[in-house]
Amino acid sequence: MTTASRTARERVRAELIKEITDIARRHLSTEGAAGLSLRAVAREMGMVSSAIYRYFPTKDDLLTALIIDAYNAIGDAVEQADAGCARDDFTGRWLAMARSIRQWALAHPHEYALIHGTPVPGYQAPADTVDPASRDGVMFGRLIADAHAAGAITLPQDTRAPVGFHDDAEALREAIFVGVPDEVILRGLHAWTWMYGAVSFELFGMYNNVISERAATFEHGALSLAHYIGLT
Amino acid sequence: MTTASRTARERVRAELIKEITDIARRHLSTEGAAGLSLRAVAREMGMVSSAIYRYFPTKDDLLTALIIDAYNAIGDAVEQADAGCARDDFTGRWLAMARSIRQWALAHPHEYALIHGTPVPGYQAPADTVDPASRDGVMFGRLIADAHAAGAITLPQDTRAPVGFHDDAEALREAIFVGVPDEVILRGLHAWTWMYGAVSFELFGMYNNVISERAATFEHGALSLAHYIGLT
DNA sequence: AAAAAACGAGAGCACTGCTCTTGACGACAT
DNA sequence: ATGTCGTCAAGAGCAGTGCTCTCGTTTTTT
Repeated sequence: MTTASRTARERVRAELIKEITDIARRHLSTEGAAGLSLRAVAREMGMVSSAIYRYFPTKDDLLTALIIDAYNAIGDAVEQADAGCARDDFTGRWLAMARSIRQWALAHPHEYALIHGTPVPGYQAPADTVDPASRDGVMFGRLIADAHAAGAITLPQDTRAPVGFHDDAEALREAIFVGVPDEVILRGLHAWTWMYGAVSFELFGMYNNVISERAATFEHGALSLAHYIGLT
Repeated sequence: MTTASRTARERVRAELIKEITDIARRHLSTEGAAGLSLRAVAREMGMVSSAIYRYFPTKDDLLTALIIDAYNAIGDAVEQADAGCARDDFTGRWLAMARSIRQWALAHPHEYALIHGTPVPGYQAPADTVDPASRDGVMFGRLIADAHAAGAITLPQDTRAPVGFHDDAEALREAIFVGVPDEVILRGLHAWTWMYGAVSFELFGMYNNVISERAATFEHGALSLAHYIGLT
């Protein structure tokens, strides 16, 4: 199996796969996930509809590819945002991460919806999506761990994480929230939840006729929730 | 126009409409919104597919009916939860509301997804959806207003609502958050956002392999965010 | 009793995801 | 250089969808 000869065919195959996903992503960004049609993609490529099944045996497979790409795009955005901050500016890093996710979502609403919208019934996320899917969360967890290690988090005293959460916290401390107490982890998850909730609310129209100053109120929420977590 | 004579036809029409929406809701709860098919509903009713268009001229109209029903179901749940609390137990009322929404969502996941999931591209929510859609939020706003009027909210000092939000706050104070300062309104909206974010995260699988004690952590979040709002 | 409106049935259009078969082309070892 | 084998595009076809139009029939209105 000479690599060069095999590459001949595999190269055009890889190119076609890329072209398909690119066209599909473009269709996605105009028609939404439901309006994505394999036949339409094939048509635009000058292919007959059946030919496309050589590359994506089912529509779900195409969607999976787009989903993985979207997760990675978010992961990239978050990592880049985090990298642009001073390591010990923990609140700044959190704000930068939150901002980057909101910005990406506003720029790619349909791809965001693909990830954080209604799960397609019957669609089971394949195993190769879970790593890309957790990149942003891992970054956030590391930030909390960094802040806690630096003594930049004062443990909130007005609530206590439920005992049932302790096992979950143990697992999370394993690799992500290293050394972080239960209550702080849980508050971190709540803040994380708020952030995606806010982005989804804004994108899905729940703030229509309620909030017009979207960016500023998002910023306010992120900052006030930083205090909620205990970030000083 | 004798009411009795006109009712003859209109009564069976109303019954058919109810039967259609009931069947549609059942299909929705098993196949999800995407899998809802007018033809399948008609088939189950022993109707020919074209006949159903006499009652719902388009699939979107059927979905709209289901959406309104879902909004009203949430509104009912929240109102009932609130009514079961002592008027001056503000934190308890908030917890009851949050719980009721989570419970309803867990019991009707697909209907919930219809409302808080990906908006269908091209679907424009008709005017008669906005009133049912805002029932839960209005209840929440009234609660905050009640609590503030009773002096049960201590204005948080670590952040200040952005000036751009002031106009929004003014409008919200008009009928819902009567007398509530900007910062408290905004924190209320953030808490509200967290709550729906948490329900969506739980329902859409984002807490898989992260949080197993769902009810307890939700409770913790609701309580800690009550403090975040300033509820004493 | 006559006119108007509402209705169910059926055929049909354009579209979808997906399958199967057929014939051509390219890569491979002999 | 030849024959074999896997890959590929193409086409026809199936079952399903939303939706439209027409045509008798029934019910309501006038």
